[in-house]
Amino acid sequence: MPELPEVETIARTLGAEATGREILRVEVRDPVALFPDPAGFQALVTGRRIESVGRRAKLLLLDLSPLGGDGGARIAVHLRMTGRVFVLAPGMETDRTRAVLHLSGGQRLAFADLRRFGSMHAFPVGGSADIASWPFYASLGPEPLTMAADEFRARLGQGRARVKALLLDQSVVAGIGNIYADEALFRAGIRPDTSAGQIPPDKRDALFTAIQAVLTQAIAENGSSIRDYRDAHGHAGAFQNHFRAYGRGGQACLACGETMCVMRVAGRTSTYCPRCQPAPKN
DNA sequence: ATTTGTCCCTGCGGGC
DNA sequence: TGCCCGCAGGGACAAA
Repeated sequence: MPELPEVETIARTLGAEATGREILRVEVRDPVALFPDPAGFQALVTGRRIESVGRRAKLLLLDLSPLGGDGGARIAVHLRMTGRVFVLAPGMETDRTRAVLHLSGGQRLAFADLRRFGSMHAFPVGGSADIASWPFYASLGPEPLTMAADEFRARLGQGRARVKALLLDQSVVAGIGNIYADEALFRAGIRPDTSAGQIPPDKRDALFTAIQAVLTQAIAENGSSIRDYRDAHGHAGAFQNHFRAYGRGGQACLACGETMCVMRVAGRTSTYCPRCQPAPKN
C-alpha cells in the first residue's frame, strides 16, 4: 500500500525518467480514473512538458509547463491501495492499465490499478480551479519529515481521540498509513488505542522521532512491497523486511518475545506488543 | 461533535 | 479440489 515512502520512491524514480518530456497524448483506458473527467484531463495536460515530479502526503505530483501564456498545470496521482505508475519499456504492456501518458522520445507512463480505487487529477495552476481548491488537498496537514517536533506535540492535542486514529488522519499529519503508524507506535512503546491526551510530552517526542526514523529508513529502502507496490521501474522495495509490528499478529515480539496482539483502531487492523506497548489508563 | 460503520474493488488465503 | 467467506485498506460519505 503506497504511503509516504512508497510515493516518495516513485516520485524519485519517475522524475529521473520523465522530467523534461512533453505529454503528447493521453490514452484513456478507464474513464472513471481521470478527473475532472477524461476530456478535461486531456485538455489540461496535453502539449505540456513535465517540469518536475514530486510528492505531497501520499499524492504523486507532476508539475507541468505553462502553455499559451497560462500559469502551468499539474497532475496529482492518488494511488490508494493498489495503484502503480510505470515507465513502460518499448513494447511492454501492463495489466490493469487505466491510462497511459504518451511522452516525447517515445516514452510511455502507465497508470495501472488492480482495485481501481486510485485516480489521476489535473489542475491548472492558479485561479479558482487550482489544486488548492481540492478539499482533500487543502485539508492536508504538515509533512512529518519537515515539521517541527513542537508542532507535532501540539497537533496530537489533549483530547480522547486515540493516537493511531490521529496518525492516520491526513489533516493532522500527512502521508502516514497503517503500516508506518503501527511501526512508529511500536518503536515508541505506545499502544495504538492510547488517548492522545494522556501521552506526556516526552512520549510525544519519542513518537515523533520514531515516525521520522521509520519513514526515513523506509525511503532509504525504496519503500515496502507487501503485494502490489513497485517503483516506476517495476522494482520492489525492501522495508517489509524490517517490519517489527505490521502484519506480525500472533508472532513473537522481536524486542521481548511476547506474542503480538491485534486490535481494531479507527477501522484498521492494528498490531502491537502487549508488553512493550502497555495498556493505557483509560 | 466526534466517531463509527459502509462502500468502493479485486485477489487471495483459510476453512470446510 | 473447489467453493464461500472474510480480509486487505484510504478516503468519501452517512449515520449514531
